[in-house]
Amino acid sequence: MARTKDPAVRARLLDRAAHMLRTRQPVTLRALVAGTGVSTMAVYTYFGSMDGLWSAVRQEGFSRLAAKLDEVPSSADPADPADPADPVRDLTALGAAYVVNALENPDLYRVMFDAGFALEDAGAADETLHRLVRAVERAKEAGRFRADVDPAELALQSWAIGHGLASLVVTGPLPRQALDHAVPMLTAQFVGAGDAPDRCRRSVERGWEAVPTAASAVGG
Amino acid sequence: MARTKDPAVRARLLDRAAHMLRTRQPVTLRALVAGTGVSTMAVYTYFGSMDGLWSAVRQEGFSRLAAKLDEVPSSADPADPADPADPVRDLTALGAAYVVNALENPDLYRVMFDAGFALEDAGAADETLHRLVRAVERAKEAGRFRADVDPAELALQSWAIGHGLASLVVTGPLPRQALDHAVPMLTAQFVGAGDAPDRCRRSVERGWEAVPTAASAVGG
DNA sequence: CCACAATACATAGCAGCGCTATGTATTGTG
DNA sequence: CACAATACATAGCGCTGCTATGTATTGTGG
Repeated sequence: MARTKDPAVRARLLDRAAHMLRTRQPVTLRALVAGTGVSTMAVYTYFGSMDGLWSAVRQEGFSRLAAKLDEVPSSADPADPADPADPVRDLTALGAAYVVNALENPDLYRVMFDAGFALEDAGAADETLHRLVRAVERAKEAGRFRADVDPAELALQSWAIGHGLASLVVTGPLPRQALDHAVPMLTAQFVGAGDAPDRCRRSVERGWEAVPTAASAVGG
Repeated sequence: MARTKDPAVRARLLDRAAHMLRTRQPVTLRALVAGTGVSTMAVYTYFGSMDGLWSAVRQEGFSRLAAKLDEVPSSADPADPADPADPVRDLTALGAAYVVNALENPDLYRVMFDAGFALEDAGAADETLHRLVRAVERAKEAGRFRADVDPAELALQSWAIGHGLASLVVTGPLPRQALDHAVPMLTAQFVGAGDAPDRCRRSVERGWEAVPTAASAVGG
């Protein structure tokens, strides 16, 4: 028995915030609403505060990452019989997609891991991690890793490698080319988990190349 | 033929900024100078702007990290003959010290890797990395790694592992215990560089324990 | 030794920030 | 259809980083 919120306004504010982040404009309350026709109060109606807005932006970052990871083709159900399932390649491809996403949305990526702002949905990061866990489980089922390998642990370690490199590149200390270190690093990690060295290297290299611009955009 | 700057004022402002960061008080211009007896202008005399102050704080963070790494005992000149040189252990100890430093100064660590603020001395991060490079070189000379291993590359990869874990812990997504993943991760990395698996595991475990509170503080 | 000039530093005020108290317009519901 | 609950606009508060202006200090050439 009252006026209802318009989801389009919320989405427009969120999109504009992401756009301002991408175009490196300072995301201030007044600048944010200036282009939308609504007043500053709208931000408080939909997000409660600027911190609430940032929480929503973080959430948006994880959503886009999840969408990016979903684009990665899995070889679990190979369309081409000549292209057999290779879960280690899939696992690497997920890592490559993760890194590419960070490179394509550096400002959003920084906000995602900016401490001090709680996430709207605390399980968003866990959900991202779980995609890696499932890939590790498939690799175990395929006999690529030792039986005593804990999928959650190996997934977390792969995440740490991807995030470490992505973070150092996105925040400045390392050049883009440094992302290529993911290939030998993931290979060492997977060999340590029991995969055969030569076969592992081939899988990782193919997984890295499977993500568009993972191998090439690094040169730009 | 003019009044000279007092280095003590600069140091006091810098210390106070680090202290406010540690005690989680918002570091604003007015709050910063409030406790020092000087006016807001002093910040502009010594740092030019608040961004200049942040640059100096970043520098301070790298200085403290460098001091922390210098405290790590090297087995290059073993005091105890019963404790022979073990450069792989030394390399791990540097990684442990890096991670412990991040854990002990989380706010300073975040500022260090906060993009948008240039460093006063851009070579500060390189200098930190170079300590790792030298440790890798010693390990190569001791025959622990393959001859084709590039010390700079392996050092960078070790850094990425340490930073990845430290960053995910410091910014929230992972609990402190996750830092222990550094042990299997570094082991896999060093084995991939040619070290013998069993020997490597022992060296890494001893290196990890060599840094006070690296193995224990994780439990807190 | 001293007058000068260059510099450090204090004071006060500006524009912009996030936020909120207040008033108005809108809209679902009994 | 009248009411009440809610979205939203407007204006202003206290804060921010910053700077224009004035004053006090100090190293230096004569």
